[in-house]
Amino acid sequence: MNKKIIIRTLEKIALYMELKGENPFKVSAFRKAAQALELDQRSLDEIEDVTKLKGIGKGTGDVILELINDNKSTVLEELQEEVPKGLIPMMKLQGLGGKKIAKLYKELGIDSMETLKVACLNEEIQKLPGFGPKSEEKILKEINDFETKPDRQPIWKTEETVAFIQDVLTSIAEVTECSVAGSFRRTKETSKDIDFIIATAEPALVKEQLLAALPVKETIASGDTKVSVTVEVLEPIDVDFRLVAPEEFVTALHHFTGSKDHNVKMRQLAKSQNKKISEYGVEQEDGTVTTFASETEFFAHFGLPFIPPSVREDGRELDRLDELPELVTIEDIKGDLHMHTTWSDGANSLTEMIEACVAKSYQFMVITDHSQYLKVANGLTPERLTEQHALIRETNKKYPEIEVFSGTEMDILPDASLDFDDDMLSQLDFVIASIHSSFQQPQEQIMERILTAMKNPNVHMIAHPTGRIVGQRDGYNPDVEQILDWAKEYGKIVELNASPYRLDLAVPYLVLAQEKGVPVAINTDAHAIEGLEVMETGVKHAQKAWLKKDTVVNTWSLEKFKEFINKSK
DNA sequence: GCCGTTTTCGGCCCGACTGTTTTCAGTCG
Repeated sequence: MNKKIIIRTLEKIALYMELKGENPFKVSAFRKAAQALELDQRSLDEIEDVTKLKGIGKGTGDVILELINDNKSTVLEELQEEVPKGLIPMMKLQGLGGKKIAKLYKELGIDSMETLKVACLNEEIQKLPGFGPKSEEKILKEINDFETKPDRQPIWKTEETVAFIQDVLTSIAEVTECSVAGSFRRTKETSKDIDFIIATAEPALVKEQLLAALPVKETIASGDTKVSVTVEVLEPIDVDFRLVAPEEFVTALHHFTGSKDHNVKMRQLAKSQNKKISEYGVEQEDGTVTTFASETEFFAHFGLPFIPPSVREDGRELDRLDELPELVTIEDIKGDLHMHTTWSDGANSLTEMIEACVAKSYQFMVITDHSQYLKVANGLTPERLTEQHALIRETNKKYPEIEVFSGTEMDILPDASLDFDDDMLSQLDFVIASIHSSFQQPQEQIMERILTAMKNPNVHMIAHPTGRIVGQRDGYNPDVEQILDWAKEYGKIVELNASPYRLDLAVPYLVLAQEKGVPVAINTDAHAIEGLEVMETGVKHAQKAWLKKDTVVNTWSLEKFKEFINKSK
């Protein structure tokens, strides 16, 4: 029996119970049991007694045991007999929960999204006690949206909307302080909606100006302290605004940054200290409410170090506090190993890129323009690369504050050969190998291409190892675990491409890379000076995988980096 | 259903908004 199937079965049971109107705490007990299994790194076979896990007791333990032994769950089967299957997808409709759906089923016999739609159109819903014309209208709209609206948007789409809103907010005089919160602040790859916290003494005034300045497509909710709207800057997305008093800003920001699991853990901790956390502050035993000037102070109040938003995910971060000082930060970054210039498809010249890196106080950088195969990107021929190499050496002398290495981002060709011969490669300081073509090849062929690069002693790093675009394409589907094993064997670096489009490798693979002892480089792949800024996103993404400074190549000293790249020579 | 060095019973994170109600249940994050 697969662990994932057990987790999903427990979640399914919770869902069915919700529709049955079971005690909410019982429902959440099943969700917690599923989570306990999921958070445990071990495989099913390695877990001796599941009931030893916190959150799994007799009831949920029996369900798991039955699944392992008999490959079925009597509890689930019984629930499925009582509750029609068609009710499950209805839980995804905003505004409809277990109780309302159960009522619709009981009173009107609605057992699927289709029958629900018909009932709305026939105006049957509004006749039910507890429902009205507005409920009916809202349900109908939700059904239509459900078919068209994407579930989550990738970070590279939301960041434009976030920046737009940030600009609007800073232009409003009555806004004392504001910040994006939610999953975007935690640097999740995708977001369902965008959250903003606004500190102001004049909430009504701010609300009015805000709504006037935004391209609002629809207002979902509009209270005194909470405003929810669908905004269309690039693509429509829901945005929640919370308006709080200036002194409440920090606790509100923490609360709405989440994650939900992180908040639950924090509140439990507060409770154990006889305190109570809410978005408005921390209530002390004597009933007074404490507020804070910064999140650092907030955490310190509970005897905790500052926990970066990027790691506030499943609640386990509170058990890994001793690892926080080792976590890679933007201040640790000493260089960038992947960027382009006007020699290939970059927008800025060699000197412009160097000066931009100097401005960032980097100690080293590598120029890595495309190779000849990528004609659309004006890839360099061996002749042009030789010429550029000489120019980089010459220009480097003018900038004693930074070491500029000469490199290439060389294509691994569809036939598993490399775009430059060893003679050319051996003259360069740093060689990136990457795949930009024939993504559709079967996995064996893709892996053969990668192995060629791995085996070549002149290659230092594999860039964007899966070729994915967040929320858009999966890439070329390599066996990442195998890539990491090869990287370890052949002494190569794997890249964390910091571009919000890529964020490649993804978090679970980065975790694996660190476990296996494979060095990771966080690179911007900048095609212009502004592109260097995505380093920050890359570092936060790395933090989500708990990458330590030591794992990350571009936190190394110049000497250590030099030693690494010269090893093969 | 799960948990517990004050507890084996009585809690389980906490609060806002909506649409329905005439004071609140349901849903959401």
